[in-house]
Amino acid sequence: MAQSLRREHLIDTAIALFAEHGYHATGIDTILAAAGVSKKTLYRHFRSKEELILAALKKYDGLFRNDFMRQVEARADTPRGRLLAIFDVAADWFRRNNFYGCMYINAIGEYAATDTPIRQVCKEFKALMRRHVEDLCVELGAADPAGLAEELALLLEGAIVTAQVSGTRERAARVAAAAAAVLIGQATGMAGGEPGLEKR
Amino acid sequence: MAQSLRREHLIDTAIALFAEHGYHATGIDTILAAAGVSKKTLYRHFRSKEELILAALKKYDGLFRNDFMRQVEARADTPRGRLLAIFDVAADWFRRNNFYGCMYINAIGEYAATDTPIRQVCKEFKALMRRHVEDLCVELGAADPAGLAEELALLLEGAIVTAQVSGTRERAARVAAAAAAVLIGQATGMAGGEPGLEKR
DNA sequence: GATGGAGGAAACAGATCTGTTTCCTTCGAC
DNA sequence: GTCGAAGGAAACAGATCTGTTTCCTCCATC
Repeated sequence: MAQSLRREHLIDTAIALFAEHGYHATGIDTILAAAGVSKKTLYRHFRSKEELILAALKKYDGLFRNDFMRQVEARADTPRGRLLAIFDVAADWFRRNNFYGCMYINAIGEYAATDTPIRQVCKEFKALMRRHVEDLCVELGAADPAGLAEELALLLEGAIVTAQVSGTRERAARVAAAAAAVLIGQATGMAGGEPGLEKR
Repeated sequence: MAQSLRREHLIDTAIALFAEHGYHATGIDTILAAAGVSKKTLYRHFRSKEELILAALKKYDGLFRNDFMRQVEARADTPRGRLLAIFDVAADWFRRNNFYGCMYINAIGEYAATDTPIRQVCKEFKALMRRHVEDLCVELGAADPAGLAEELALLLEGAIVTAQVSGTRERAARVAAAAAAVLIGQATGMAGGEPGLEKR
């Protein structure tokens, strides 16, 4: 085994509990009880709770991005289809009964002011997700692939937050998809971008 | 005085600290020390920390929405100009050095699973913001004012989160504004919505 | 079969958290 | 001037948090 089985199980348990209850609100004892593991094991593998949080965020990063993009690719073949499929995959995600928003957005909320590596991991996750989108926008042949990718990423973030806060999960994904369709159409169909004539 | 001065000062201090450090991470003693107020006063006015959190969220709701929409109205006269001005006002907000994301998004992250009135206040805030946007979309004469409002609200949420996580604050607001311009143009200029021809 | 690492159980230390209580001061209303 | 509400300071209670340590058990390897 590459890593200790107990270590991995601990991280998996931590991911679920941090996602559901938050980081400060989830005590170490809670995680240990849920994982069926003793404190000794935790502190053999991690120097502190923060290291466990980091390990959880890093592992989830790999799991989530891999799974998400794999589903996107499975749902459509064309770049345009895949860009739109992002929001279908998101809708499936929102539907899950263990959906508690984005772990990274939630983490930033709790560690906004503190200067920890946690912030960095969150930034990296978002940058990597945006890069996946940008790759598709390049394939699409968009006039400004980076710009379009940022716009679509914004829609995705907005949908995640809205699904989490307002509870209108299906709707949030559908609205984002509709907006995405318009933005994609504008970025490909007409080169110049005919709107923007009025004074502001 | 309608409310005790100490009470208001306590709430104001709590707003600032909760926004910067989060809710679980901000202890009552910290708030009291910052406000220069004793524990006795806190527990005379509030039954618990949760009540203080609720009071902070409710007061901030009034302050923020009022200020935000007032600035939007001051920046433009037309519905379209005001809808776009939303993102200029957001950009100003992001620029402030005490910008730590949206208090309500952060609150939901910490109280996602728990069933507290806090969730309700966050939902209400977002609903009221969306309604302001919808009013402007109605004035605009959009084909589907509610739908456009939801799209623009999604962009705003996405911009807030992206500004907070990625630190690209100016850029997040500008990208959102650009996307908003396209969506508004599509919702007004052409009635049918000429894109959407391809298979998905 | 002996050895040593991994791990469980649980006590422990020290910090911190929310919330209560006690005692004292201040200050305004009557 | 007296009374009483408001509030500060600080001790206190009890819970909970992170992290350490002790003691015991299991188990794989030599």
